[in-house]
Amino acid sequence: MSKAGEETRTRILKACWALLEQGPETQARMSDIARAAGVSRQAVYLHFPNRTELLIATTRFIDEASGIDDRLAASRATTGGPARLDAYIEAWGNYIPVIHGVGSALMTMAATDEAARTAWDDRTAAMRHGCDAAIQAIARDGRLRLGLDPVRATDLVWTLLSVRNWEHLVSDCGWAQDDYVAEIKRLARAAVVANAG
Amino acid sequence: MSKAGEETRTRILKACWALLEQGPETQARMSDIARAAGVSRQAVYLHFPNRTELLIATTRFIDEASGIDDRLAASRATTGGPARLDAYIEAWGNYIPVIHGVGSALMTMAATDEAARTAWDDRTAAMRHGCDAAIQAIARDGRLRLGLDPVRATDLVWTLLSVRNWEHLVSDCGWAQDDYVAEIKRLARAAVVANAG
DNA sequence: TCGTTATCTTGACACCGTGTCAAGCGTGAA
DNA sequence: TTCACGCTTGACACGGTGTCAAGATAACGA
Repeated sequence: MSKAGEETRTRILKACWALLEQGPETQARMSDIARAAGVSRQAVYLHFPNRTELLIATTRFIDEASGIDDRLAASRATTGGPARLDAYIEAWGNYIPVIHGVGSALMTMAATDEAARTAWDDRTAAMRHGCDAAIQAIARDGRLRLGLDPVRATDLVWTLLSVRNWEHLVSDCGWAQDDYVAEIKRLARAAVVANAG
Repeated sequence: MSKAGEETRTRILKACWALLEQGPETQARMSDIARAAGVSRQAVYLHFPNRTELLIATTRFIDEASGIDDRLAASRATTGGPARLDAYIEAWGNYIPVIHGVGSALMTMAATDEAARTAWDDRTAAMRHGCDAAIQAIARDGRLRLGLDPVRATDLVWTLLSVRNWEHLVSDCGWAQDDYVAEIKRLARAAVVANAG
């Protein structure tokens, strides 16, 4: 792809990102995205085979633009199981507002579109691995709640950290982002750490 | 509406319910629902103005068929704040699998349809009132976690009890319904009750 | 018994959003 | 100058929702 072509591609991705960030009120049909990018509707199809793939590409674009992989990896360096759980929650919890728009759109498509479902499942599975790593660290420290299966513990933390819960608390209930992160940390500790407090 | 008309209406509602219960794999377009009800597609439109209203009517139908109002009301009779919270979680948590299908469909529509969004918000708001009542009871007992705002407490319990969290744990993680209820009770207590245990 | 009315069917159609196709246009590089 | 590439323009098919008009059927009352 030439330089011009690459530029158009990123213009489309940025337009898509911007539109989806404005919330569910703002429509993001292919024609809306094209207009926002200052490009014809067909030009979008020259770069992305369909709407689902455009959304997926947008998530990848956002991932790279915000360096989330590094941030999540950094959180894994924290020593001490419970502290590491905190670090992971902070890293991921503060990333949710960034990908929320496109994530929301992808989850909606997932209801009808198989590819969208797979793509979103992959993302949440990756996030789950981070939860699992934190749980393993806690288990190694002997701090896992008595009688709690590690898989169950991962399930719990993974659920607490879901995008939907962020939506509930921040978008619907109007919580400040910091309060959200703090409370999820507290809850996650209460859920899986022995003698949490 | 005559007796025959009423019968057709409930046949449609039951067909809609049955289809949506089969999960997101099974399509539930207007024509699918009509076929399942043994009725023409247009007959559906004679009873319900559009798909959204049909879904809303289906939730009401399920509500009545399963007497959820009574069950929720009964849970309010429990004395003692924390015990009452448990009772409410048990009542609502065990109702989620019943309305999950249609709720899921309604949430999907909510992305594009204003009426669907309003209807679903109303439902969750009603559920929230139950959470609030339980929190009030806990506060009266002086058992609310120190420094926790009652509204925040309601937000938390309401979030924990969301349909999405049930989906996550039961549908996605494969938890047994009883385990789900037990764990949410534990988490809710840890979230809002002082000296929870 | 006949006509009326309510209920449902049949088939056609408009609308919207997605995705496809073909022809043409402009620009920059060989 | 010519060619190739990236984009535009305008048309179209398809599927799902919702609308409309013309009948069929059966119950009900006079």
